Amino acid sequence: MKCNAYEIFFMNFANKTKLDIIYSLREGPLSVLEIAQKIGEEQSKISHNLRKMSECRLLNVEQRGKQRIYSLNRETVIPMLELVEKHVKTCCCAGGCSKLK
Amino acid sequence: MKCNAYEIFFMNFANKTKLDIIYSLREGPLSVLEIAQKIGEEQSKISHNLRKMSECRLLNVEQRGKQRIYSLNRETVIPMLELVEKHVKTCCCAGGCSKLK
DNA sequence: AGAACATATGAATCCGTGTTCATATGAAAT
DNA sequence: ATTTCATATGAACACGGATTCATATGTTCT
Repeated sequence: MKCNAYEIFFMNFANKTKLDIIYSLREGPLSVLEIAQKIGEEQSKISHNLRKMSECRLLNVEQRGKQRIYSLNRETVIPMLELVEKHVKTCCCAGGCSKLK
Repeated sequence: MKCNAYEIFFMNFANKTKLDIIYSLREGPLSVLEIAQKIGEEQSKISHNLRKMSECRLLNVEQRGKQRIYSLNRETVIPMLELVEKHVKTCCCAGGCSKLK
């Protein structure tokens, strides 16, 4: 397919694993394993997702010994989360848009 | 599946048709056919997308005669677009995140 | 009521993303 | 150099959203 930058951008928020990753990093940087443990998912799954998210600059990476430390691009991600949280709270019956199907 | 409100929210931005719809409505409300013509897609395709987007309150609907007039929930959508545009401009090499794959 | 227009809906299919599992790469320590 | 730890990568598969096509619903007008 030929995704433009905007589609790719939003795709990096539009799934549970990626959102879990974002929230796990909200309080500060973590290594891959730390993220995986924190949200209870496999390392490989996390790695694949981290890749796309940092390709799109939603995340920053930094090597520290054997580990890679990932952190949020807070300038973009935090305002984004605030927007969604506000929207969901005010527009979506306090907790859930009607489920698709 | 069991999508939470946040996933659903972002899914409603994360595809070309939906983004096209959003941009077609940026300057003002339109009917279904007007949207379809403006972006060159089938009516049915547009309708399906409009449904999900308004379920999630990204769009407002209003009946006017035979037509249904759709408009942006500007309070949420406009700031969202500004965020992405800024991000893509500053972080993604002026035009494109590295393509997935 | 019937015709014409506008939109929505259902079901089937297509297609792509996300996951999985196995394995490769890389980095530090012994 | 080899072992161990940490992460990335590749390929195959599965699942689910998006599209398509046909048809239903709804609205207005005559």
